[in-house]
Amino acid sequence: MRISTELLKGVLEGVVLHQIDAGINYGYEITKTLRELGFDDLAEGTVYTILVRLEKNELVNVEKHKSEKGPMKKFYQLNDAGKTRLTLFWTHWDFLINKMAELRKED
Amino acid sequence: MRISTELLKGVLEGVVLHQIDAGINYGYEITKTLRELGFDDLAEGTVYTILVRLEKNELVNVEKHKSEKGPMKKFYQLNDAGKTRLTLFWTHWDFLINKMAELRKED
DNA sequence: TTTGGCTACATCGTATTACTATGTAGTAGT
DNA sequence: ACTACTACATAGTAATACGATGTAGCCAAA
Repeated sequence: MRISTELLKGVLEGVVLHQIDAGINYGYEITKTLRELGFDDLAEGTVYTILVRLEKNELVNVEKHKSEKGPMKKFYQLNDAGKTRLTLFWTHWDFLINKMAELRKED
Repeated sequence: MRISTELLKGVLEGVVLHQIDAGINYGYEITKTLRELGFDDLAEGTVYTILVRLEKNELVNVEKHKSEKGPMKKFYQLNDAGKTRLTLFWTHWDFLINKMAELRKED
């Protein structure tokens, strides 16, 4: 499904944080798993932009490892700040979907 | 609650469409009701920006009416395109929250 | 041996959007 | 006059997802 890209703003960062925390640690695979999950049109470039941002904001630790196939991989792991951010993201998300449900329920 | 503003992108347009459809037809009241509902920090300017956009994109019909207090009100109503957009918005929203739930569920 | 396909990362430019700040105006009560 | 409330308007800014494009390594088939 082709979700309006504006609706994804803010969401994708949380999603990427979640994937990293779940053990999906490098860009290419994050893109792949998310696409399989239903974010069909997710651009590869988008994920890398987010990863660069996470690194710049010091939410992740990064290591380079050799890949079995292809070039070096960059492995990401959440640091404490990253974990806090992830929890905060879900808090905000829950708040939002609750409010949206309330809104919709009224009359 | 102070939600990250990025998380609201795309959402707010849908929310405003919904309010208009629900009979809350002018900017000032839309802002007010949404604030009461929990979008505390929603800026008045934001709502007007959205309304201007909706008008420009021909999703609403507009009429001016005298106000009991204060200056003229601009009354908004969804036209067919607006209603279609609103349905589409909820479709996207439902899709998104389902995917997010799936994502979260995995391990 | 060269072509294509897959893995994997990187970045510039663009459009969209929510917010901040600020301004204009009308009405009513003190 | 002053304040408070209603009501709309907009210029400027920061953040972000995406499209396009490029680099690079590996492997298999032609």
